[in-house]
Amino acid sequence: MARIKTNKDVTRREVITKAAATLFREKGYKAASMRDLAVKVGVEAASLYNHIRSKTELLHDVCFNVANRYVEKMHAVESSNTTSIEKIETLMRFHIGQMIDNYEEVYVSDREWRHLNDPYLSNYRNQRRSYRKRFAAIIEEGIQKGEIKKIDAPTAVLIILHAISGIDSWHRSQQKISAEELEKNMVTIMVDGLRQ
Amino acid sequence: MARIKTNKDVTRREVITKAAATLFREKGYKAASMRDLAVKVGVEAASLYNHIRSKTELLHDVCFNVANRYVEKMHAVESSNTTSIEKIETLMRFHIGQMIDNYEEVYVSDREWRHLNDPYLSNYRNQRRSYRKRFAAIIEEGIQKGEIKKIDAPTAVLIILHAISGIDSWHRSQQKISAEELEKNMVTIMVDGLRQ
DNA sequence: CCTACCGATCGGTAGG
DNA sequence: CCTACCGATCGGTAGG
Repeated sequence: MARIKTNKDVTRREVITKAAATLFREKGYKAASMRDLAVKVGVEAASLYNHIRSKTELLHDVCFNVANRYVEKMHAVESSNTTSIEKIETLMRFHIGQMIDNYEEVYVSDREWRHLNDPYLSNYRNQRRSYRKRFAAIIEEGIQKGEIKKIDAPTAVLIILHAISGIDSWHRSQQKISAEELEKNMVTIMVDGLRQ
Repeated sequence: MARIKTNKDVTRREVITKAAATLFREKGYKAASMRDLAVKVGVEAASLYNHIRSKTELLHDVCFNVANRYVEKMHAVESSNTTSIEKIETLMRFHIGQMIDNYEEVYVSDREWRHLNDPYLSNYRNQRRSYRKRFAAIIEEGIQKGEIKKIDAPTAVLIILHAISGIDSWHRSQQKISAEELEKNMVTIMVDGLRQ
């Protein structure tokens, strides 16, 4: 009798994927074992394979879930009728929000993607490169219009993206300031650094 | 007959440590095997253990070599008779220079240190925390003196440090702009973002 | 979802 | 510096 996927299968798989994201963040992809994951989910290691195909598939799911959200947001921002500075600010706030609300997955997609296998590895790299180019194009446009000071746009993108991904340190630390304050501070420093 | 350490032993060990830094950067600490390292050095895996005690010792050496250089520089900067902005700019240029001249080791110390074992793990964490606090104190002083705009100093440190460690993307990419240009651009964006 | 188990690979040691 | 090899652990499969 053919197996039919029910809603419960989907949910179970999502639970496993979410647990995997946390585990990969805690230990790193390579150091995280399927036995670790099984303990976290509350089953034997072999049982995981009724819901997933492989360890690498879990990493794949986490990475592309995040990447797809970013691409979607980029599309929305590009279509919006706003200034370049406003576009950059919107993207920055989105990145910061994702980092705070969706910490485990975003962290893993940012730091562990290199353990993907081809063709997903090249695919991910391409998506990443494309995203950064589109981000740089927005900055470039701002420079043309005189909104943003004359700087190397790809460098600015690098700075912005990496500065935000650094929130993980804040996330793990004492969290002396609130998420809103953190966001405000980051946007202030970075946007003022760009502004003409 | 007791074995006496010759200069050649030291050199051999340095060769292995350097190769390890490159390998750890390429594959990540956990994914890098001692057999990979042996191939890189040109010996059998077992032979490595005539020069080193363990894999973790290699990671330890890389991480603390880098950390010690930073602590030294911080001390020099603190003792210098300069403005806060100048101190920050000096530290930024130092970080960028280290990232460019000493890429493999700096990258590994920044991304793979969590695979250290205690007591070295706690030790490294403490050094890191202390370094950031001293960096934040410089910014704080600049705020008091009115050189720097009123922002959360620890957040600014996070941004600066992570933005610079993002140079690895530039390092691996096409390198369209030169190292000097990159440095100039980074300093411009970040320092202007801080300046009152 | 579990028991039982496989082949591969790992860090490291013994002994020369 | 090498050959030979060890115990542990890994991702994953067979079969129920």
